[in-house]
Amino acid sequence: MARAATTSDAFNAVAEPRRRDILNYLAMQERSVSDIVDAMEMEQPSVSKHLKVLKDVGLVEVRREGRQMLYKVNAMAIRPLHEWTSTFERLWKHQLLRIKERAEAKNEEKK
Amino acid sequence: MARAATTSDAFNAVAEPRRRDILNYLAMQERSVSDIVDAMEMEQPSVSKHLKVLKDVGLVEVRREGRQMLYKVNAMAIRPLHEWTSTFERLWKHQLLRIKERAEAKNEEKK
DNA sequence: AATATACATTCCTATATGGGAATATGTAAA
DNA sequence: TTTACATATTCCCATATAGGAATGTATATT
Repeated sequence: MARAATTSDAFNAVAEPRRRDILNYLAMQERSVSDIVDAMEMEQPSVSKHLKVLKDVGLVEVRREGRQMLYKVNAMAIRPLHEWTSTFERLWKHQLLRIKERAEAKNEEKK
Repeated sequence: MARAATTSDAFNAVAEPRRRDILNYLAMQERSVSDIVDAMEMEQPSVSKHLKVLKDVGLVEVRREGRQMLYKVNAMAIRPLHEWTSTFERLWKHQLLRIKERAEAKNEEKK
């Protein structure tokens, strides 16, 4: 079997750094494709293809305005990623605490 | 160009659902490969290969104990994902607020 | 030393890219 | 109705899987 499709879920879709760049850019406000092309410095077909992937997994929404297509983020679709990573938050906080404790113990030694 | 390697970063590594399953399992405690094989109901070579990807991006750490290799999560490596998703938190909270407001307005109508 | 156990690695293959180039589609302007 | 503009789609190809099968390697047991 090959790798799962980029359109299979949000996890696969955001694995591509350019798509995260696009989402970051759209986080500020709704934008046209050509705005994105200019900002990202990518070829227009590439941008359109990335936008298609993002749309397929529900990470962006589109509406037409004249000749332009205006894209915006659908933040709700990012929530599952946030929630999955949150389940590990307790672990890394604990890890950070231990690092801090060690640093303090080392400091105590010096005295 | 093809898709970026699964070992290029944590985003690509966790795109694969089986690897997230493994991380979820390891979140509870350090485990041997055969423990993982049993729990995940996957073939041992598959598990070993997924573990290699996770290790390459720093998502897990290993130590040997006799014949066994004990793997554990390195939660710190998940933080970048958490932080990236957090930048959209404001947006979905705003979205949820609007949904709530609409529901209340609709309720008001009924009266 | 021989054998068993626990993992890792290699080889194979179907599949899904992402980018570049070219082209198609849809809408507005002249 | 041409023409221009904005975006989407198609074709091509090098590349990287993920899983299955087979094999290699390290450590412990007998």
